[in-house]
Amino acid sequence: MSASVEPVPARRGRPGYDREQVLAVAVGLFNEQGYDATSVADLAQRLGLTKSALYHHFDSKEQLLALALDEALSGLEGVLDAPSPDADPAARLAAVLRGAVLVLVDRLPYVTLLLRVRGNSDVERAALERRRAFDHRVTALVADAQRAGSVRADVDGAVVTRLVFGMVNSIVEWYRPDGSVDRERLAHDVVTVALDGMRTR
Amino acid sequence: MSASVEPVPARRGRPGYDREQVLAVAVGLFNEQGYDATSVADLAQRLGLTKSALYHHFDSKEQLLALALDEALSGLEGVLDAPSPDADPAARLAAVLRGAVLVLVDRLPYVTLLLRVRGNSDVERAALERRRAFDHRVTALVADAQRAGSVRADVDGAVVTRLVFGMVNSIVEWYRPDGSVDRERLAHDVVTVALDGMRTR
DNA sequence: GTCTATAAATGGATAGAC
DNA sequence: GTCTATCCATTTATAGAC
Repeated sequence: MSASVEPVPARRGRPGYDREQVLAVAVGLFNEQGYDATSVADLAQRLGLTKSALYHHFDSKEQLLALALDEALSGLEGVLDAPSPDADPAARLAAVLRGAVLVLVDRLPYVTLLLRVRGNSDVERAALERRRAFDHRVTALVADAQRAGSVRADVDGAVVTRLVFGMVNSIVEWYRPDGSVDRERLAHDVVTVALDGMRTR
Repeated sequence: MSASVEPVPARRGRPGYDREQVLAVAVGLFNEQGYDATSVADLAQRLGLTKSALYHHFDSKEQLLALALDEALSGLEGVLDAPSPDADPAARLAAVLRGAVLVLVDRLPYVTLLLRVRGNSDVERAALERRRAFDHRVTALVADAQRAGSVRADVDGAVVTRLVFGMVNSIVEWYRPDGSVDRERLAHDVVTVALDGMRTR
C-alpha cells in the first residue's frame, strides 16, 4: 500500500459529509423530534444542505432508520453472544446486565431510537422482531437463575426480567455521556440496584 | 332532580361519539402508531367517520393530545398530593411507588402517551414541564429517605430515583389489563424488586 | 352531527444543471 | 456532491350542503 496523499478525505469548500456522519446527525434529530416528526427537509437544514444533496447519500429516509437500528441491535446481541467464562447463571446474568448498560451508553443515540420504534413499517417490525428475540434469551437466562436459586422465585420470572430491563432501558431517557455519571459507575449502580434494591439492610 | 327519561344518551342510528370516546380511541391510535405518524384521517377511519365529522368534536389534533396528557399528569400528581398517614420517608416512598404503579395501570393509555412526549410543540413542552416537577418532588422524597438511612447512600439519590421510576414507567411497554398479571400483584412486585432487588438472600 | 369537496401546506422523492 | 425546480401523494383544516 503506497502512502496516501490525502490523510483523510480532506475537507475543503462545502461540508462534504460521508454516510456515517449523515447517519449520526439524522439519528440525533430523530431522537429530538421523533422519527415521524422529522422531515428530510429538517435534516437537510441541520446539515446545511438541500434535500437533493441528502438523497445523494442515501436512498430513503427509512434506509437511515434501518442502518441506525442495526447498529443498536448488533450491539445488544453482542452482549448475549459474548462467550461467558462462568457457568453460574447468576454471574452470567450480572454480566449481561452490565454489558447491556455499557452498550446502551456507548451507542446511546442508536439504542434510544431502537427503544422508540413502534412497528410502523417493515423496517420497524423487523427491528421489533430482533428485539423480541433478545428479550426471550434474557428471560431464559433469568429463568435459569431462578432454578439455580439465585433469583427470587416469589415474583414471576418474566415480570422481573421486564422490570429490570425496563430499568436498564430507561437510562436512555436521561443519561448524557458528558454528564457527571461515568459509564462504569452507572453500570455498577444498575447492577447493584437491580440485584439488591434501593433499601438499606 | 326529576327522573331522566333517557337513562344514557341513547345510541340510535349513527355512531354518535362524545368527546371522551373520541379521545379514548385517539389515544389508543396514538399509542399504536405514534402521535405524529397518526393522521386525522387514520382516526376518522378507525371511528368510522369522516375527518370533517371529527372536527365537530374537537378543534385540532393537538387539543386531543393536550386532553390526554392532562389525564395522565393529574393522576400522577394525585399520588404525591394524597395526604400520607406516615411521617417515615421510607413508608411514604413505598406508598408513592405503589401509587404510581396503580395510576399507570389504571390510566395506562394516557400515561403511555405522556411517557413518549418529546417536546415537539407548546403542548408537549408544557407536559414535560409538569413531568419534571413531579420528578423533582419524588427525588426530594428519596433524598429524605437517604438522610433517614432507609435508602442506600452508596448510589447517588438522583440516579436511584431515575432507575427505579424508569422501572415503573417501563411497565407501559408490556402491561395489558386483560393479561395474567393483576394490578395489585404488579404493584406489590414492583415495590418488592425496587426495594430489595431480584437476588435471593 | 355527518357528509362531499376542496383549500393550502408539507411530506418524500426525482430530474437535470453545474 | 451540491444546487434549483418540480412531481405527486398526503397532511391539517375549512366551507357549505343535508
